[in-house]
Amino acid sequence: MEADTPRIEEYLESIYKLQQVQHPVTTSRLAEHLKLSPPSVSEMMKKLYGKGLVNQIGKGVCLTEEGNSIAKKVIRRHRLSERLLTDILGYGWDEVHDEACKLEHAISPEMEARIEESLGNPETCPHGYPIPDKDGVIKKENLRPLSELKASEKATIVSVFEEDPKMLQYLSSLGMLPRATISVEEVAPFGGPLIVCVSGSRYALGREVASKIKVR
Amino acid sequence: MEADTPRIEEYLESIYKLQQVQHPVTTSRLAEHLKLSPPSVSEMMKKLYGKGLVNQIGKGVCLTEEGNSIAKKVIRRHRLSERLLTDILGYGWDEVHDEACKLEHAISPEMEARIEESLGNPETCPHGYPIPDKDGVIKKENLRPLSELKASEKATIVSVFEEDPKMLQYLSSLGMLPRATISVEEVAPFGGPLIVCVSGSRYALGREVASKIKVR
DNA sequence: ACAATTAGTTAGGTAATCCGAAACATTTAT
DNA sequence: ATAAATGTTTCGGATTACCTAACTAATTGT
Ligand SMILES: [Mn+2]
Ligand SMILES: [Mn+2]
Ligand SMILES: [Mn+2]
Ligand SMILES: [Mn+2]
Repeated sequence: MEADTPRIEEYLESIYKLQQVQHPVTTSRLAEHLKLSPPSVSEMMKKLYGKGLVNQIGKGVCLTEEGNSIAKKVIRRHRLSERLLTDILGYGWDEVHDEACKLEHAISPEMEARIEESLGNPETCPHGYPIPDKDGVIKKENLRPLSELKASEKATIVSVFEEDPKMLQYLSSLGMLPRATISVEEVAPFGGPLIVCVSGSRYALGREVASKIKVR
Repeated sequence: MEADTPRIEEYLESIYKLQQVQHPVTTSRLAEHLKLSPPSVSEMMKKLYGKGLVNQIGKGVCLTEEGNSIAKKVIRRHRLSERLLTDILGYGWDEVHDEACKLEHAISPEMEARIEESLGNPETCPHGYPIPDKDGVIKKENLRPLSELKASEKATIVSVFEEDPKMLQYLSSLGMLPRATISVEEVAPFGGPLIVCVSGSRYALGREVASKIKVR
């Protein structure tokens, strides 16, 4: 209906992302994620509500059908941009998030289609997340966080939920990339770290980090 | 010094482009090119003057040293974007201008360098214009407009100064692309059309169009 | 229960861009 | 010399998207 601005796209994208973790998304988490003041977010939430893009659930907010649909379009462009950056321009997976976050607002539907085709219809972004198809359909798979594996379990890394370049660099330096095979050697009790084995080497991983790594 | 917004970049880019044709650039031509109202342009010119990016020459305006330098950076990103679109994503030269005009504001210095490298350090955009190097240096060549050739002269097309997709489509359908060899068969008097020969076929070309085609 | 902390909203502002209407200025054509 | 056309700027107004300070509501520790 309405013309969505890049900023609205950016808010919807963030809400979508935060929803994966914590359902009704709060003002403060959004403000934190977008690096804006709470009042700015509060104000924008009212606008999004007025446009029918979010519903107010208690104190928080969640995407409506339409908000979700727009968010998925933005995410499609984001993930295709990331792939363009890694596959064609030679970026590392730790360097693409911020660039893609700007690019995604400068990509026309035509360009979106061409990127997809030129890349050979990739299924996921460099972090293992599925790229929504042009109708917004996402292949969802039931994945477990690495942090829930028991000792001696083996699995394949599917995705890494992380935007921080330093963390991504660290993980790839350990070989913990999508498709890598990982096995859990030990699980320390009381929320302690996991001892995991990746391509022959053993590492200790905090639960926090491990929970962001999804495996199959 | 100051943070230049995408809009300022866009104005400087337009001024640069219009300067090639008509030296002190007037409010109305700028408004026309940018598709904005004259008051908007008038206001922005005051701001650019305040920032030391343009000088006021009589009724019009022209870029200062600094304004020129910024414009060239924008144009570098624009032309690199165009090449990315044609060489990697398979766009036609008639489809890239508007896309590049958005992309150019979403490209970091890092990405700029990577595009250049991935494309094999291209010298020109798809329309034959030189891509400024990272220090803003442009290889300038002394070119003649096709409209000034005399009958029976032969030349090579270097660049086509045109943004209109329809016109570009038309020209490429005649094979009038950069690097094509063209010969002038006849020049009608009193500003009439030229009869030219490109790859074996003869066409009549208006002076207006011919003046936008630069040859060597 | 009550003060301290945390979270969210209201109020009031600012900066960047754009617009239309109207006032000026400058040309150009009677 | 005048009137008409053309181009430019001034003015007032709108929109979007931020912010800080202050206030309110909800939670939490003692
Ligand atoms: Mn983004
Ligand atoms: Mn990703
Ligand atoms: Mn542009
Ligand atoms: Mn070009």
